[in-house]
Amino acid sequence: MPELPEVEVVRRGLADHVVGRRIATATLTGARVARRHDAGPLDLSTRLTDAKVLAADRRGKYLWLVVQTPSDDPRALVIHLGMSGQLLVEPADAPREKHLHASFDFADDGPQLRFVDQRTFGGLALTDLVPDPYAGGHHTHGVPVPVGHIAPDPLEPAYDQPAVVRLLKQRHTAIKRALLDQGKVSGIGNIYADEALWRAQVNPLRETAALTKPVLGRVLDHAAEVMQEALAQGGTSFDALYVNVNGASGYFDRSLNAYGREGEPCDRCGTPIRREAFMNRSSHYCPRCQPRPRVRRTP
DNA sequence: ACGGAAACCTGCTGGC
DNA sequence: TGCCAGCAGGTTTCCG
Repeated sequence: MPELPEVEVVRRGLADHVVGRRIATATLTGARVARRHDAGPLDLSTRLTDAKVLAADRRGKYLWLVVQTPSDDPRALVIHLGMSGQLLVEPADAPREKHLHASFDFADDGPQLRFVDQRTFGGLALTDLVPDPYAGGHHTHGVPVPVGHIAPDPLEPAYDQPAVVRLLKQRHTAIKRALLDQGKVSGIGNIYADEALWRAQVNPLRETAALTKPVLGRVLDHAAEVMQEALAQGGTSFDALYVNVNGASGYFDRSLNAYGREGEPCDRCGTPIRREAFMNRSSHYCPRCQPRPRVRRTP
């Protein structure tokens, strides 16, 4: 469920259905789901027993529950959905999903929280909370240690767009690579990078330092805007892999202009959208509205 | 600093 | 019909 809008849809589901409840038992299936939890899956489930869920928070594509046991300081249950992770709120007697890796029962006997992940690139970890390195934010509990290297996303108060523009101006790298770098600005993945660049009419291979500050600002504005619009539609879902905690799909896929539209006419000029290999994945762009740079220099 | 590729996985599609 | 290459909303790590 990858990018910011889809993760935010999930976060809201957790805020509605999980925050305020007390975990009775956490069941982890297999070691892989907790591979990022240094002390192992057993430690993770032990520490979550009797923990109360205080909040559901997010930065970029990282999601976490602030949890607290009676004797301890609050900690973060960090959840990354990877490429195919899902969080589902379901009755305990609902059929077991094929790729179910974790389930949480609550003291109130309400529905379970389940972590399902087909490709298991996602996972869970319980970590300490540390002060947010980025000032002016709304993360009142701080941020989890593994989120420390993640930059603010365009939809949070700590996001400083002029600072990101200055950063990009200093780098000699392709604009799309920079957009996907979660340490510069977070939450943008392959879909919304392509969509933002299509909207801004900038080729993915253009060098950041060679773009003017106003153009860089526009690209980031479009990234924020397209993710905001996608969120309003419940996110982008091509299939049943990308669903909210109730299993429902979003429908922003209808509004995509570039991503996944190879060969289809550009909505601006009619030229067929092109797909090109980039960073072990694909870029989709209009060869006419987003012409390739003449030169790509690497000093 | 930067680019490229491979690694971690499962499942689906399309071409032959 | 069957097989196999190629591809998928991510991140990390290694190599040159």
